[in-house]
Amino acid sequence: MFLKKYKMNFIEELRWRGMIHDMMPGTEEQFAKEMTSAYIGFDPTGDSLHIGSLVQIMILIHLQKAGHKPFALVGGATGMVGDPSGKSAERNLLDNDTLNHNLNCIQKQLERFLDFNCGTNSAEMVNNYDWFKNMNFLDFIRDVGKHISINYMLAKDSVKSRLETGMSFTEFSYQLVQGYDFYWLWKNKNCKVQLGGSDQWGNIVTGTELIRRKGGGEAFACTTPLIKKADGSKFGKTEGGNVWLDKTKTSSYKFYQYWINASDEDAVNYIRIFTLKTKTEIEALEKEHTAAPHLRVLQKALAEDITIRVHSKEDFDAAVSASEVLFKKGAEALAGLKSMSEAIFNDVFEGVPQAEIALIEMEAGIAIVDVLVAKTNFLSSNSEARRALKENSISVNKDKIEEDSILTAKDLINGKYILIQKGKKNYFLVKVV
RNA sequence: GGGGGAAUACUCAAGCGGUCAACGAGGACAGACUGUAAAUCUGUUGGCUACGCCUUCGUAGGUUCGAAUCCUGCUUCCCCCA
Repeated sequence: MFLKKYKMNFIEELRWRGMIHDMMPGTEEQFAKEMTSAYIGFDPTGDSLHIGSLVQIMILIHLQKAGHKPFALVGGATGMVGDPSGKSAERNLLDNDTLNHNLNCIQKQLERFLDFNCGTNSAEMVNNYDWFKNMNFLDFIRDVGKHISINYMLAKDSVKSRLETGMSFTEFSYQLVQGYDFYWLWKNKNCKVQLGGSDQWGNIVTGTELIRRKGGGEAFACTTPLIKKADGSKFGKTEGGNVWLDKTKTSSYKFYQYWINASDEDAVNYIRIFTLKTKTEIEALEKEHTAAPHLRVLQKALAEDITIRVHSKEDFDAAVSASEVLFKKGAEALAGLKSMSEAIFNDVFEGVPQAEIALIEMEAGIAIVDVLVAKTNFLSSNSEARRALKENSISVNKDKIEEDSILTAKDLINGKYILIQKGKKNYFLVKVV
């Protein structure tokens, strides 16, 4: 019956996209049987989600599109404890102000991706602090702890791997706290499935176990694989750290650039995971890409789709025009820069680091090394600047420059700017005031 | 409580009295080639007022003409015995 109403099978959908790592027996049948509520928890360790969490967001979107009901849980309580999964050392506890700030920020980001007002399968946002704030310790160890044995808890990888180096009771009990979340949602919200990253498997299973023993019910789990890049490096990291969803932390330009720079091999996987394009659409794109790889159709489609969905159409357009100007060669790029109106220019360079230099100083002339270091802090030491200049990696206004060059007012674009770059991708804008 | 060992740059890891700003590997950055890809090749990877100078080898002292290398105290970590 349910299948007839919604033509898309949730698990099938995730499967061809390569988004399933592990699944409990019966999970697929559960989704096929009826409209099912499922949840994913988000950790408030920072004040923004990053593109790693985007995978989980996509899962919830697919879930809702398939006609099921998504719960996005923010961990106001679990955030106070600290998940030991994948961590080799004890974590520092967040203070309450930071935690609340993070919770608010993350909640706002999540709201953007799901439909909270579409009838029976509207998304819901929950905070586990709500059911933990009045729970007292004795109740917890009597009503929850009694159902799960220490032996069972010790067998979890997240615990086992820490037995040598040590782990506080706080982190040890994390799986019970998260397990109780699942139990609570199962009991009060009829939530039968928990989804999440593969590192969450142990925690999730503690939940289903608790539901079985304490509630005599059945619950299910499905996890996504950890995303890896073809070259083995970490997904979602750049020189400057994490790629965040918040555009004040990662500018739209940089966000767009992250995706456009994906290798062919990675792009094939990413487009399945991070966009909602259909199988047919994706296969067509891949065909096109194979026929003319230098056009990078896949990367472009990927970057466009994600940037628009996470930021906005305007942000995407700005990022594209900035990229077009910045990645054109020599004279052409310079002409492009010169012909730009000030408004567009500012827009293009919004996400590019900048510094100001007084016009009088510029007119007097400044040695390139000083421009790179003392005046702008673009590079961190004179040695580094000299080295870079020797390596022929510094360009001023798209032209390679000599180590002993002196910049003057003549080098200003439209009398106002100088564009410096190190290598192909690192830009810096000097403004004259 | 007793005994033994270890701490070196972003990470791993040489060095055990001068030739050490410190071998090598990985990573990172850059150059060439390309497609703002991958692979490959090459260079760089403490600072400075720069063919010279200064500060670095857990920390504080000491021995010596001279120490990352030897000695002593301290800190941290590991192993063995109780």
